[in-house]
Amino acid sequence: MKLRDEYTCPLELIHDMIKGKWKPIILWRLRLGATSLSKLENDIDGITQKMLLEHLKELIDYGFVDKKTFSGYPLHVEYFLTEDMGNQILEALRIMQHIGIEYLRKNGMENELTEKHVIPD
Amino acid sequence: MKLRDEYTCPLELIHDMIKGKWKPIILWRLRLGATSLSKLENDIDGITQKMLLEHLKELIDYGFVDKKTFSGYPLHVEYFLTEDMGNQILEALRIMQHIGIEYLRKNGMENELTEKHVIPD
DNA sequence: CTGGATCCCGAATGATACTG
DNA sequence: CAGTATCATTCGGGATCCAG
Repeated sequence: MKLRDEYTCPLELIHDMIKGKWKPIILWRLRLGATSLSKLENDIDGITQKMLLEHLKELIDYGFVDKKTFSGYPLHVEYFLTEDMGNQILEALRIMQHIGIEYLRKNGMENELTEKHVIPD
Repeated sequence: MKLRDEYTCPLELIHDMIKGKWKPIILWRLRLGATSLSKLENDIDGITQKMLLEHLKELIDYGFVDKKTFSGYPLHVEYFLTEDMGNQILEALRIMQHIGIEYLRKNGMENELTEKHVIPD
């Protein structure tokens, strides 16, 4: 998931930073608070540890996510959204979530909606 | 750019609908008003007519964009954002644009910013 | 030993060039 | 413009390595 050398506008840059099969859902899950790699792996259906690590690494590089390593036993690492970029991008994702829910409603797919889709205030 | 059969949450669905190298910038350009294929091709740096058509077709299928054909001479077609989904997704893109501009500022790349990047009120 | 992180490689998908 | 070929990128499996 390399960034381009040149972008026509900043919007494209950010879009590239959060694109990929798993990035949006990782960020979305992270809105609920800091958590460990293994918890993320459990919460995000279908993802493998490897994909998770790859995408987390990029999100960290770009500044949306940060991690804290607790030394001791057992080894523990926590991933969380950054104050600035992390929380800002959440706003954009919230809008997308909203559009998505409306879209499913209009197309008679409300049944696809479960509790885990609901936007918390 | 196929959609998946299943999504964990609506957000992912929408993200998939606007992913692709050219879709964000097409929507972004369309915020300025309805326009023709050739004008879009001119305004969007580096895009080919083929890519433009392919991506516009998808955006129309999903409901972000619509087109109106004016019969008569010369034949004229206009593409524009839909009232509902088109304008809603713009809000998300505006946030990304905002984050992108800040990002470039912080990293001393203000020079990358030209007038065409500015967000109109 | 456990949880976290990286590497290699084939398969699938996207972007672009080329052609009629 | 549509169809196809080609090239680049991403996805995902599995082995492997590192650190407490």
